[in-house]
Parts: sequence; C-alpha cells; structure tokens
Amino acid sequence: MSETATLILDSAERTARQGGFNSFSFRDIAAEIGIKSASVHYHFPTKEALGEALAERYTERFLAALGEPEAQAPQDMLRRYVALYGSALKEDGLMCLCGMFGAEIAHLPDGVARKTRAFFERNMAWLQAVYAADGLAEGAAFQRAAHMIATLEGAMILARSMGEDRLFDTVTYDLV
Amino acid sequence: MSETATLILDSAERTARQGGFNSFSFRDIAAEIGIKSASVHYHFPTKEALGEALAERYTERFLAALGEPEAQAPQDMLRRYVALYGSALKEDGLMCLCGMFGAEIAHLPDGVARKTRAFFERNMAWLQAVYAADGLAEGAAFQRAAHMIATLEGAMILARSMGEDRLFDTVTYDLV
DNA sequence: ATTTCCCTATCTACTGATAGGTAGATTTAT
DNA sequence: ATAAATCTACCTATCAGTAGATAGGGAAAT
Repeated sequence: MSETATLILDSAERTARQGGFNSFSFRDIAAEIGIKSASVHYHFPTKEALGEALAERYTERFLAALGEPEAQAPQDMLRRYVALYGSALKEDGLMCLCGMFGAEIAHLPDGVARKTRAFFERNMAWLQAVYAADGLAEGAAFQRAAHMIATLEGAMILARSMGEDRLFDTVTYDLV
Repeated sequence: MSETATLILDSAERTARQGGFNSFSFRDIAAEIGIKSASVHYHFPTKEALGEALAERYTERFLAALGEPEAQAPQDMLRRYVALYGSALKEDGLMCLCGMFGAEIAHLPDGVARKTRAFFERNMAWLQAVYAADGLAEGAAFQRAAHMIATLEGAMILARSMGEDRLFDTVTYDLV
C-alpha cells in the first residue's frame, strides 16, 4: 500500500470515528493531505471501497494488537481486551470505528456492512476462545463474549456522550 | 404541536435511528409525508432545531414509559428498563436514537449534543434512584447505572451488526 | 544510446444529484 | 381580515464520481 493510500485511510478513519460513515468526504480528505479529490478516487474508486478498506485495516490492527487468545492467562487476556478499547477512547479520543459503523449499519453500503459484521464475528471468536480456555462451556463463553463486547462499545458511547472519559473506567472496573 | 410537525418528527426519527444525524434530510422527510421541503423548514427552521426536537421528544417518551423509579420493586423497574430497550430494537427494528447520536456526538451541532447528553444524564439519575431504592450506596449505584446503560446501548449495536436480534437477549439475560 | 511505450500518480475541469436554507406569493382555516 | 401553513422558485455549497490531460519513471525495443 502506497504512502498516500495510508494517509487517506488515516484521515478518513479519524473523521469516521468521530462522526460516522457520512462524516468524511473525498474533498475533505484530499484537502487535509494536500492532494485533489480525484486523486483520492484513484486509490479508492468509490466510497464503499474506502469504507471497506477502513473497516478491514481497523479489524486487522485490532486483532493483531490482541494477539493469540491463549498467549497468556485468560484473565490477563481479558484485561488486555478491555485496555485496548480504553486506549482507543482515552489516548485517541475516538470511538471504535466498527462500533460507529455498527450503529449505522442499516444505512451502510453492503461491502462496508459486511466488513463491519466481520469485525464483530472475529472479536466474538477471539473472546470465546479466551473464555473457553478459562473453562467455560460453549454457551456460557458465547454469552460472556457478547456481554463483554456490548459493554465496551456502550461504555465508549456513554463516556463520550457525557463528556467524561473516566466513565469508561467506571463501567469496566469490575468487568474482568 | 401540529400534526404535520409530528409526522416530520416521526419520519426523521425512524431514519435517524437507522443511519444517524446525517442520514435524514429535509427533502426526504418532505417527500415521505407529501409536502415540500420548505414547509418542513417552517416547522423546524434548521436541522439543529429538528435534531433537538427529535432528541427531546425521544427522551420525554422514554422517561414517561419508564414511570417513577420507585413505582414498583427495584428488580421490576430494572426489568422494565431492559425491556424498553429490547422493544425498541425488536419491535421497531431500530437503534436507540440517543445511542446513535451519542456515538457521533463529536460531529453534532451544539444543541443536539446537549439534548443527547441530557438523555443520558436523566437515564443515569433514574437508574441511580432505582439502585438507591434497592439499598446500594451512592458510588455503587452510580457504577451499576453506568454499566446498565452501556451494556444496553452496546447490545443494540452488537445485535444489529451481527444481524441477530436474539443477541440482545443473550447479552441482557442475567443483567437484572 | 536513443526512442518508444506503458504505468503510476497526479492534475484540471466537469457532471448530476443532493444538502440545508431563504424570499415571497398563495392557500387555508378561524 | 387575519394568521397559520404551505407553496413555487430559487440560492449556494457540497456530495460522489468521471473524463481526459500531464508529468515522470522505468522497461523494452531499435
């Protein structure tokens, strides 16, 4: 991937994680990185393609940061999972990209919706593996994984809505 | 409030609860209810005003549906709270309006952001009253209230993203 | 060596559609 | 007659997307 394509994704991701899929535009991206909007279309022909690339890169980075589900003790892996959401919110000051896309999934182009769903499926699989390693049965692991993702995504929304990032820690304090 | 104003809000709310603040437009609303977009502006001069009215009506209806926090036993009130989110998702097939606005709050007009925050503040107050009636100390009640809201908002996103509404019940099964 | 050719990446200039918003005339209801 | 509500007709700005030109860098052919 070219450096320009990376700059495009960086710009789009930051804006999308504040205002959703309709908040970034080819023009704004182009202006921010000092090229013309037609050149953005050269790298990503349609907005759907750009959105897919965004969700895909985000998912890959997210899972890479998590590592293998059995890398350490289950409790440590869960703490790492919570911390990854927390750093996204507190260090970057941004929502989870796929949480944002997930909220508006009914209005997204098909390809973007698919990639968004894939993020959650892969996160579910990762968490279920951790809970399974902790000795939980399949059904219980599934339930706990869904609860974990839901609580973290919701905690980001609540913290941002109330303008108080510490709320994220309040919600997640006894989650692991 | 006139009948037309109500129809405008109905149309805008349904669309906003699928795709967020940028997903509804004066033109689309007008076309849907059979008037011209200029007439929509007569009732709601700006999109900010329309967004504020949306969030305000949604909040009032939501709290009215909840009733007084001490109306019944705390466990019953909590079950009612969870059920209210569940019916919004499963019967209407829609996200929580203020959950949607909350996700994109950094890109919303000031007035809409304020009304969105007010929704969460009033929900927090209602839940804290329920938990206080259940004998919890102030800090614990605050923590449990924040956790409840976060989990429910996140459960809606997760269920919609994975295209499986039953996921909402999976997440909230042992929440009360 | 030079020329020809293609590829990458960008540009200018444009399209049709849509966004939110406004002025002023007209209709409708009291 | 008045006031509320809607209309026609328009504005400016922005949207995603396209066509065609251009510059520079190799690779291949002569």
